[in-house]
Amino acid sequence: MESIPRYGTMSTIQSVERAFQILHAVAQFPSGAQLGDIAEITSLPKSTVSRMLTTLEEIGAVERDNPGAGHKIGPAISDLITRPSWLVSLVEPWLKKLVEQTGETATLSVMDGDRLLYIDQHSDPNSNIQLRDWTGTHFPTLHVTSPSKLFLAFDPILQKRYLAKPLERFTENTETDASKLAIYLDQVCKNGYAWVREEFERGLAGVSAPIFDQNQTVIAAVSLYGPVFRVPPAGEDAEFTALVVTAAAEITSHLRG
Amino acid sequence: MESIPRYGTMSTIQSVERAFQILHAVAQFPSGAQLGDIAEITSLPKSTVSRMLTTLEEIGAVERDNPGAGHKIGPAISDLITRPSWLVSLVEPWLKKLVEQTGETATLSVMDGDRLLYIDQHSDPNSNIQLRDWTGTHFPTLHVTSPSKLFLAFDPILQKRYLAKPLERFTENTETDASKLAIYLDQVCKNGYAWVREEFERGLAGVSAPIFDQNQTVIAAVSLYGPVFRVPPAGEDAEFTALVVTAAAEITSHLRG
DNA sequence: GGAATAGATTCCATAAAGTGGAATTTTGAT
DNA sequence: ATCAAAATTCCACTTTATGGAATCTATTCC
Repeated sequence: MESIPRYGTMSTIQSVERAFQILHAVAQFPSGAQLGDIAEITSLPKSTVSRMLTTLEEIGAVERDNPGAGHKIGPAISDLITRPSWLVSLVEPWLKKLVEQTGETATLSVMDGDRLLYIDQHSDPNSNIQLRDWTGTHFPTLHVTSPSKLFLAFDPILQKRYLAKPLERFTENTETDASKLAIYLDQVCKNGYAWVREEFERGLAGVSAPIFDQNQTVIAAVSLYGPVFRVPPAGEDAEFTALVVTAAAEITSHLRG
Repeated sequence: MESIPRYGTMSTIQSVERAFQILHAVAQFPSGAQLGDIAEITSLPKSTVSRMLTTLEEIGAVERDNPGAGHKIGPAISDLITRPSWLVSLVEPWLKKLVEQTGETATLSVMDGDRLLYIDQHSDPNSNIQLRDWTGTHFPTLHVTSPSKLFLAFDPILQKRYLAKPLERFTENTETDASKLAIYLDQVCKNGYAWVREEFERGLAGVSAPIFDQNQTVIAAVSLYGPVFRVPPAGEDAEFTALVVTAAAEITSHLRG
């Protein structure tokens, strides 16, 4: 059989490839890279490397502590990972304030299809025991985290669909009885917040409150989490809860204009 | 006064700037960016954006789940932040193994002048309660972390200089009596490991063991840390300690060839 | 099945962008 | 001050990257 003529393939952009070679070389030197070292590692002429570093510095992809100091990876790189979106930008000041007020971890999450998605997270940079960054992470299991309980509570169709399946146990605290959970979710609707205490993972506790759009639909959840030994126990959590409920209410109010 | 003629300034590299504009646009779409959206945000022609995305995908700076799916930020970006160096690369398999064996956080640290510097850190991605990433962080306070106790124990000159100054208290567990600490450091030398238990921060515990070079100098410390409720208490920590001591001994052996 | 539409990829002439060796400037050590 | 090493800038010109148009791919509708 005669071979079929093939549509060509695209060339790549050499200077962008070189930029990343240089970034990779810079990353080898935690204390700061010298131009000469970078040129040696990349086998590029010094003048080329110098001009590229100037460009990368203007963009924020590399930085220097002072003029003459070594080159380090800059803030523009980590900024690419935080993945801002319009809702994330809008809610950020409230998340930061919650972190300032409590020293704990504040998150923003939405439903993506039938899965919970964390789209932003802030924590106290001075705290050595922190929570993993869930930003970009999907959770299909909705009965064991506080934001997902909110979505279950306020969306009867989702709740009915979800509770028709057996509830998986994660810890000794996990609620696996659907009718008991349904009763709890009724209270979530009345109270306007949801708690989780070591139902998903031992040592993890937190509270979430809903952000509503103009149609009274829950579009996102603000949450405040910490290691359980730092979070107020049940019965003493009114103040901690109120901070989150207030933040979410303010955001809702803001969205309504 | 007549103005001084000025040595010129370098132009920047347009295609690299455009590459970062495109990366920034991709980052706005957590679920994946379409070529048309990117072209609109950046005001660049679609053909230019298409070719740039091809390049960025080859580099690993963007990725797709499948052909035809949206573009997301890729692994090459976060790799730039981990800042590998030769010692970090060499020790990485051992750190990863420690994490597999225990589910806790393994770190590599060195002395940088009179300050402890964390140069690598690995933790269990499935664990939701983790420690903050200290990579690149300097600690000038040496009596309250396990790796820095090692450096104090094995460097008599450093120890004498450090213990001449008052020892700051961080928690109720902090040792502030220099002669008591000196006795503990003697044991560190004999045992070949050092522990810390809530001396720096409530809830934080861990153990460190030394990596020696061919001159019997401690060049780095391997550490294993966790939240105190997950770390074996004193008297039951022999196995946990042995994992770290063994790893450090193997690395030392490897360095001696 | 064909037609229409939208999204994405590739082509290619050429303008412009990026290059690298040499010249110049800056920095650090003595 | 001098010197050497590191870094930056210049500039002629080659090479690379460009963008509009052509082509390909995937989806939807009849």
